[in-house]
Amino acid sequence: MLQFFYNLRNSDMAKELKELTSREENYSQWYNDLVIKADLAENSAVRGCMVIKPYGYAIWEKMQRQLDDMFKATGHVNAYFPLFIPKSFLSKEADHVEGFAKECAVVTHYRLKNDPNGKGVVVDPEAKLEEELIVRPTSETIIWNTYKNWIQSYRDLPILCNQWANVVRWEMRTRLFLRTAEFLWQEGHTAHATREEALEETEKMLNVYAEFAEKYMAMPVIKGIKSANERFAGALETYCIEALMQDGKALQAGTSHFLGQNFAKAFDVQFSDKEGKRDYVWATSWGVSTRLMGALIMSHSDDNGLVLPPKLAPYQVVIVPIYKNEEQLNQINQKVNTITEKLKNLSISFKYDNADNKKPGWKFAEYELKGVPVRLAMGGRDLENNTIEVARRDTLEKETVSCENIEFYIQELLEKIQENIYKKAFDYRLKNIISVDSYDEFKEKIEEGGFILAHWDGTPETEEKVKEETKATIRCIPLEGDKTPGKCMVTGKPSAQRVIFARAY
RNA sequence: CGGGGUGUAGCGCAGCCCGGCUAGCGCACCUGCUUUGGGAGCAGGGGGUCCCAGGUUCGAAUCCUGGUACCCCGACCA
Repeated sequence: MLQFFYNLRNSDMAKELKELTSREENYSQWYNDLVIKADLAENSAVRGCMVIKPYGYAIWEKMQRQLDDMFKATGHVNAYFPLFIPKSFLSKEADHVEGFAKECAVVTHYRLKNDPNGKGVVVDPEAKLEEELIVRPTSETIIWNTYKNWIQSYRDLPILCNQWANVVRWEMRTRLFLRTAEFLWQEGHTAHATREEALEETEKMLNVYAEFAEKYMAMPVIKGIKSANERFAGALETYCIEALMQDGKALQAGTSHFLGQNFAKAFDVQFSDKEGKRDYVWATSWGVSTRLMGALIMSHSDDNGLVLPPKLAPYQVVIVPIYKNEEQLNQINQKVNTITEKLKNLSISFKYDNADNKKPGWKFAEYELKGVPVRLAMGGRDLENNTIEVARRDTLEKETVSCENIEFYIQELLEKIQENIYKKAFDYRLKNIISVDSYDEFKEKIEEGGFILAHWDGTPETEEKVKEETKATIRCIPLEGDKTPGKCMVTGKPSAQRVIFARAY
């Protein structure tokens, strides 16, 4: 456990620490260290911001590409809006400003000058902006200010735009990928002529997210609706997908908001319908962020490091040669080349690591830490027998197989791994969803983590009480599953259906 | 913003309480030889504004004052 915490391979201190620290007690440290050691990201010199390293970014790029394809397939196009938002825009939608005001970075000046006292540079007090600019925490306001100019008639609708961008939220406390001051995301912003169409869009995009999470990230999610307390600032309804991490805490993995006419009214965006009648347009917004990286890491990783689903791994296969001399390495190189050619033909991505400054054992450990789904090792024995050693990351099983048709064997294995890690995550979640009927039982079970299905009377007061007493919140009101009514576990008042409670990130 | 901790080589740390020799250890790096089927061994070598500023002192990584950065716990968080 925690073995990749320490550089000190034979250090007594490392051993002691290992014994003292259990993963359950120190999951956040474990997570943090995993992110850094697996070469995904590191803390930057800027407060609360992170540097995403090439290996981590490669995963994000794969996510981006896949999501982008799915957006295009549902009729969306990409656009880009400014990083800066005039302060006045933000105050136009009352709930929205209240939700974000506490965490905004503000630009007040546009120039520096040399310090008169000779100590570097200072902000030039004469370069104060007339109106401060906010670094976007989300782009609803600037986008709706723009949409106003794009929309006159029902013929201009719908507008189905997505933006890939960075946003800044000055959170009190940050954590790599899960909550950084600056993060990367996509935000879709759509405008529609009718309420029904906007609602349909909201649900459609939620389904896109759920499909992405389950098919590509191999992460099971629960689709649901947020309670009023957890709803997006400015939305009428927030749909979400909720995932369960291995430490029993919930993570909101994506949201899709039905904004009603709130932003259209705030920014006066009206259109003429077929009859020439004027009405405000209906809006949605939806987004997922680099937080998904955190979700991916926490869903599948084990104590040997990261476990990546083949569909998102920067390379699906790593090949390690084991050789005694240069001549043997040359032979292995040749043999491996014939295999990599076949992998290329099947679009299987790979890395051949024949660097001579690391021993095979080191490489094995390294690529396990990085979560590469399949490892191939070829040595002298294999050359003689026309075989290769195949090791899978998810189960850590090794076997020696013939080089004949190895490419199809690997192709099939990658699919198996993708399925297996989904199943593992699914089984874990299944084991950690329970129903409770009394508040006492709830208080007991919440300590063990996991999703708890319980009846709730639908009031913010009850939710607030539960939060204060147990730190658990309503993650969502599930869209699917058991819909039988009952009685609120706290107040005994009628409840339409069970909702999901959990402690969350 | 409250409580605690840490800043010493690329990384991880010791030294600080009780001031003093040339600031040390492990990993990494460079050179050479031997190794290579689960994080190699030996020998030699390079690399430091000891977070910053000021103070005390013959002398400061070490003591004092102020600042700053990061981490952890809490509060906050669509």
